[in-house]
Amino acid sequence: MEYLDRIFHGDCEDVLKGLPDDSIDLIFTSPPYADQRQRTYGGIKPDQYVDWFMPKADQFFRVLKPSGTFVLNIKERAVNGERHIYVIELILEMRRRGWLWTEEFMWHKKNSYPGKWPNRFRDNWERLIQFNKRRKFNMYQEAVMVPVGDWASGRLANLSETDRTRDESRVGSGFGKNISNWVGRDMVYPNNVIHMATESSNKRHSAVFPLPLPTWFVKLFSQPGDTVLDPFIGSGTTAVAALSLGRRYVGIDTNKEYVRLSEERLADVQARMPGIAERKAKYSEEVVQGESGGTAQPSRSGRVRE
Amino acid sequence: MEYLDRIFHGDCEDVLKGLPDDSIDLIFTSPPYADQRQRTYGGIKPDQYVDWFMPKADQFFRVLKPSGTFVLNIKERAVNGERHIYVIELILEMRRRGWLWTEEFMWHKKNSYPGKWPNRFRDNWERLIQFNKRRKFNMYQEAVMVPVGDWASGRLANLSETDRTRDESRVGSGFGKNISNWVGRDMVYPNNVIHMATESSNKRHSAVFPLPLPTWFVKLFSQPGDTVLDPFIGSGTTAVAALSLGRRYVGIDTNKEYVRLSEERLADVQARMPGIAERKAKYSEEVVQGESGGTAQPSRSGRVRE
DNA sequence: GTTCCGCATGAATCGATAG
DNA sequence: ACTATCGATTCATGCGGAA
Repeated sequence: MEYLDRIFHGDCEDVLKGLPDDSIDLIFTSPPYADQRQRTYGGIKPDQYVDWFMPKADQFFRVLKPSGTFVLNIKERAVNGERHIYVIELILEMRRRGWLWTEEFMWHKKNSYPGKWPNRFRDNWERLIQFNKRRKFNMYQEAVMVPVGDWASGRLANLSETDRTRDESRVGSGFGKNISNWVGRDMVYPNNVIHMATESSNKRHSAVFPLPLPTWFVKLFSQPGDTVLDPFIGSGTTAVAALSLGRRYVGIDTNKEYVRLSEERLADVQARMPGIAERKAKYSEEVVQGESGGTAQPSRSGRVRE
Repeated sequence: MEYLDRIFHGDCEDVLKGLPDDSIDLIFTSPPYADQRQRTYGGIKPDQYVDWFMPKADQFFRVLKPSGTFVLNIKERAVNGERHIYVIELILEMRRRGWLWTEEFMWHKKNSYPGKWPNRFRDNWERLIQFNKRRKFNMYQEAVMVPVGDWASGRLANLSETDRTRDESRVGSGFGKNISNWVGRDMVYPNNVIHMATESSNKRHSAVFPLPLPTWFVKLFSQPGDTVLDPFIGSGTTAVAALSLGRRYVGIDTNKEYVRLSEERLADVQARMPGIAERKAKYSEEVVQGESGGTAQPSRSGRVRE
């Protein structure tokens, strides 16, 4: 399966045509928002957003397993003093094309962009929209249970970057906390409100979501060995979460620099993963070879094959 | 102005026809959700929700001042494993009829309805959708400022649950804290995510939202002396907030029992309001007389006229 | 090693100005 | 009139250097 554990350079609409039907367990992504990130992505006009998105969504539908889930992180801009309707139009159009609008999680961003205006406050939340192909899909609720009181308390989001980096490599560590702290404590299911700060100090990518965000959804909607796709991979956060949790990953980005950045981060994670070093030595000959397919330009991730 | 400070019994679509154009500063309401509360309201089918709502919304538009605001508390149900689209359709239809979809606040309900399902978590948030007639509207941001973050994060997080519960019931306390404690501290503007427990220790009525919720919006979108309308008044919470903050109120409900309950609560509030008792004694003869108008059945609220 | 404080940094939005 | 660019506004966070 030459598409696994790779970061592809290209438009996801084209790249995904090289993937078989029903091959992905979870799609987690945050596409460029309308009018944003013009430098790297060119910017999509709000009025054209749905037309831009839907051909890609059709490919997502095709490659997603019937039991799989698509989680879309997005938020509508204010245009002429109003919230623009492209996000809700997108939901309606997705349904027309066969998707089920199963749920809408709310991401509460504690540190939103500052500013003051006479007609509105700062925007502190984004949508995490869950789409499915079927009413029955895989959901592993036990994998994201939390100790009583920790959920929504903000404590989970207060870990420093160094803490998180250190714990990143620990498979199954959840939000970066040592699981041993939880032993003996009462565990409860979380709810559909997610409290997390954005990463504001990332120097190389201007719009990263925090690692705990994809981590949570990867654990909730996939099992070890499953495949996670992010068609707008950016700095690679979704793939890092997948790799750290023992899932296969597929990442795509139109920006070559982001592809390199993602691969760098993934190599970093691998180097820190316990057990990988040994396997690497054992199978040192077995290096993944990059192969071109269509406009897609897969590059080697260096991940050791199983 | 015989419609001020009254709770009317009847369908708001009919009752509002007795009100003049451009007479209301703020409409805050939580209409019966689709298929909910069938006993008291008869229940509206999700597919018919928009058709049911729009004639009423047209009346809201007429009676609202051009500088006024309409805040709608609503959340879509899950139907057949999907979120139903009636809220989205409602937003689109409102825009077709001239409303501006200015903003969508998020109400994070800290204690949501319990339950467990295989395909979704508990629903901990609701929408507070802000509509306006014009791009320029009255907004009094200073009235709802909150203490600056890091001071609050240290101190607020350490308050006990009882502290928070007690303070939330205090009228005028905004987000449940006594602002006076923070004099001299730096204050910042809030954002569009509102954290509030659902309610409430009150045994006598089952309000759908807690008093601090309308309180916050009444302070944000009206001034003392302005008029606040809730066309689905329920247990009277919006009117209680308005009265307590020195605003005029208009409440409407199809359920006679709720009209009585609202009036009872309002009389209660009045009795506790400083200064009112004296005025009552002075103008004891001047009792508001109920008058019938159309299907509307205004009843006396007992409020002393100015 | 800790803790504390200063500082740069954002998936923003509006209104004014310029073509 | 309609679009493009620019400055002003504002605050939670994590980093680095200092005590």
